[in-house]
Amino acid sequence: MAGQKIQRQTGVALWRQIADRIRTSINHGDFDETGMVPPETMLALQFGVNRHTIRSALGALAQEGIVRAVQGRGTLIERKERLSFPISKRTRFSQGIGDQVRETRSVLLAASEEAASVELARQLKINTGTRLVRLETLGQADHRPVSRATSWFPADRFGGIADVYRATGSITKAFKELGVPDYVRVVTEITATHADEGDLADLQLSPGAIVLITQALNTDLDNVPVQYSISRFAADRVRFTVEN
Amino acid sequence: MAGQKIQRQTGVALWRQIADRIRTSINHGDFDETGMVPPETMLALQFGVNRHTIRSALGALAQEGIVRAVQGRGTLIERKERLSFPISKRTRFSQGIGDQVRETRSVLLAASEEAASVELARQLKINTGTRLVRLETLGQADHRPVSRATSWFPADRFGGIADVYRATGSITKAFKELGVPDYVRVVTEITATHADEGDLADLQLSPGAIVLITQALNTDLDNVPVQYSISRFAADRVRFTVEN
DNA sequence: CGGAATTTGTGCGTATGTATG
DNA sequence: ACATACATACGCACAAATTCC
Repeated sequence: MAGQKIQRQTGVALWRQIADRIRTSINHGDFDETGMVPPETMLALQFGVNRHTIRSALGALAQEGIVRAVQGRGTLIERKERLSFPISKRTRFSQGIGDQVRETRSVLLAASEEAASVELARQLKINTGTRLVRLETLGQADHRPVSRATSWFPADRFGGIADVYRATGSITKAFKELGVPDYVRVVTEITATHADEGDLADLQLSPGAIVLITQALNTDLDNVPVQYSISRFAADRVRFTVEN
Repeated sequence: MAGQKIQRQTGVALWRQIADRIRTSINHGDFDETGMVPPETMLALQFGVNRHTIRSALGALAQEGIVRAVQGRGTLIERKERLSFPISKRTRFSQGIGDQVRETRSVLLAASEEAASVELARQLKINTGTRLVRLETLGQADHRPVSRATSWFPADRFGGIADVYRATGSITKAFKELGVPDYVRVVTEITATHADEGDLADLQLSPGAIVLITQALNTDLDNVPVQYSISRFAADRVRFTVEN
């Protein structure tokens, strides 16, 4: 984190730029030897700002639960982690990261039914206006939110999927109960953007945080689309891995 | 773009948050029918801010060359793009996006030689301390910077790759000249973070902007690692596509 | 062509947020 | 905690350019 310059008058406050950089450094393991952030005076010198500004930045990180300031000792690092998500034909939420955490859970936030928009119809290869079941879910690892997803399923085949999902907490198991023993990921699109209001709430992020977005299509073994989903991951908690 | 809420007092100025959202909407094609951004008064109403604030946001986008305001008429959209990068066994910079832009170019920023670190040795399956050639490159599409990459090659096989790359402007062609007719992408890791100082300069971004990072290993057809690279993409200009 | 409506451009005063010392 | 300087955001008013009837 040597000599990084901070930009003034760009619409992003100095304390936030600095908070973001310190968060990145922590995730990168730059302070692993001591388990602490450098003293405020040293950070102020490094970034070329007043100590007040550093305190604002550390205050924001403390609010996120990433660091904890202790008078007389310093600012301790509370948490750093980045889950690795494999993206492949067999992409599932819990399976790929099962060995990295103690517990994975998926919670149903909302369920509704709607008519397929032009875009959804194109993705799921159905007619516009076809009835779809829409599920809003939250993925957690060790009780910390990792991703929020919106998924659409053709209502004629999967009308009752909300109830089954609520009971099992798993898309894979819900599909099995509804006569789809297996399914495969056909294509995944990955983009990144700033967290929106819903991300801040559901994923417990702070404004300016980054979300990685995947848009994915799953089909059954007969190549018939069964699920289209848009997932939003807290970018500083995950990494995607593509095996070719 | 209906009813998106803007966050106050978060260290990110309202005009910057709004500029980012409008840029996203433009890239998403929300204003394609008219080719124009909605009037300032309407945007002010939608975002719940003063018209001056909207003007600051549009001013920033005008500075980026994305929109152009014309008195009496409105604010015209000058450019919108999000290049789609396929990630597969045959991932190359120019090939996948060739049909989306008029011109792709790759520029050599710097070249040097260094000893393999523990991490690089692990990735390239060589001994720590083995000599490596390191290339810093900048990928451009239609004269706009899209990605910056650092690549490492075993120096014993590819000692002269810097000169060949400078001449051809292509890794693929450089490999061919150096006796590697073909190579494949083994694994790609994808993360996202805030732009650092180098990103701001090379990719012409503003602070708070997002970069998508890929870490990738390429091998020759005998499964011998030939290149390890870390690339940083301007997140609002690209999209990754994984085909399974 | 006239004139109203629409839309961007500009100025000023004020309140609050950010950053320094 | 206090004083200072500048950036951000608001509200109001009016000017200038374009469009449309």
